[in-house]
Amino acid sequence: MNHTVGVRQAQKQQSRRALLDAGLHLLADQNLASLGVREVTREAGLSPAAFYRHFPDLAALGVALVEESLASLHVMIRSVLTEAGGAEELIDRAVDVIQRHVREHQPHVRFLSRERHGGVRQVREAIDAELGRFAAEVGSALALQPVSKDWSAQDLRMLAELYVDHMVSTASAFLEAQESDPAREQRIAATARLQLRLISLGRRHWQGS
Amino acid sequence: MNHTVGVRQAQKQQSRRALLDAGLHLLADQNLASLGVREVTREAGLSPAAFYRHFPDLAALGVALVEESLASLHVMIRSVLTEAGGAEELIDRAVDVIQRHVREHQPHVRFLSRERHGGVRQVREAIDAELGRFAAEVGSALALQPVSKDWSAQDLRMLAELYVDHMVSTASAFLEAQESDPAREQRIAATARLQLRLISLGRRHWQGS
DNA sequence: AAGTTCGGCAAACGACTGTTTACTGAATGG
DNA sequence: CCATTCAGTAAACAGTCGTTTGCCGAACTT
Repeated sequence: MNHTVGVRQAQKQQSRRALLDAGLHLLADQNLASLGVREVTREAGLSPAAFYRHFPDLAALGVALVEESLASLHVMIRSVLTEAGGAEELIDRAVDVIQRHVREHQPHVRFLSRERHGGVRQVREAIDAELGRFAAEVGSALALQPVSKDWSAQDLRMLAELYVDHMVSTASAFLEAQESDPAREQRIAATARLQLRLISLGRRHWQGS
Repeated sequence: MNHTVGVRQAQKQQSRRALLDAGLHLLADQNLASLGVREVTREAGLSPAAFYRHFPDLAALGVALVEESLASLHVMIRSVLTEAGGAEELIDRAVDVIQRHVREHQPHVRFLSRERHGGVRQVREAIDAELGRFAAEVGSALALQPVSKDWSAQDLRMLAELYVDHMVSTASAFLEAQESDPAREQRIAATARLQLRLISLGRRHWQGS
């Protein structure tokens, strides 16, 4: 549906990609709110005016980056949820997947972490809405597990939010460790596994609210 | 010790305060990285050059704001930790204190939440270092509770970090709810209490790692 | 083959930026 | 009372900024 195979379209997509990549690269040590149109186009190798052929705003570029970043996150979450196995193996798999995802999509993850509470309302809201959808998805997956037999919808939702928040915290921690001590990464992974084990223990003894 | 009662000093402190307040006010819907010296001095009612009588950088002003913000946070945490009582009442008290703190120190809390992963390295590191100290403090307090009799130091530390991360997430959620639906605040508080209850349940059945 | 679409460019607009300079005048201290 | 300190000022510096304009030329349509 989105093929648009013309040469024209292909070249336009290429420029758009260059702008997104330039933005993502510059946002490694900068905020979206402090980014400049000229800055982005300079990095992308285009003229300033060219930017407006693709986005009306820098906020629009930010929203586009949110969609990109969350698409890959979505794939990651599904890959954890659909795996079956005992609680222990599931925890190990989940932490591994998070760790690898942060490594392989560092710029996107950093962008999300930085702009989640950043100064651009549109972007903030886009991220939060999508994280809410993630929580709903996690909640549905949890409902299918036998451990959640007698759980109310509200309790399932709060558990899902706890998991999502924990995932976000862990990903942020991995991000900071990434560019400093590589040994710290293992400590973070170990801590995250322990925390998930503790939560899992609480789940098994939960008796409703 | 820090009295410096001269008229001169008092007037200087007043200007410094004006700069800090102006910055805090502007950072309500902006990032520190996108803040300008002229912007701050304009809001504070001073000339641009006056800024440099107080701070070398905007980053320095940011660090000063971090110290302010964390001082009040420190008081809050202690007030939760020193209270005694059953697990249930302790949870209720903790969530109440967080909620009130966010309401009463909204600008400071928003600043912390926004700059924790923001674009200014100095500020990021200042916040993270202090949050680490909070976790250590929480860990020490947890060690004194009878529930933690057989817990290893590592397990206590991971529990403390879980609590601190949860507090940060909850505070951020309160912050967003603040300026939208006031009823949402109660939902967030209820969810936070349930999550703490779940963690508390996991604690009671923990058998070491 | 001729006409149209449209992505990209150079140039120009006024506005705003961080920082330094030399200076003013009130608080300070002998 | 006189000399000194020093927070604050106005002015100027050389830049960068976002955005609009008119134009070009290659890709598309017919």
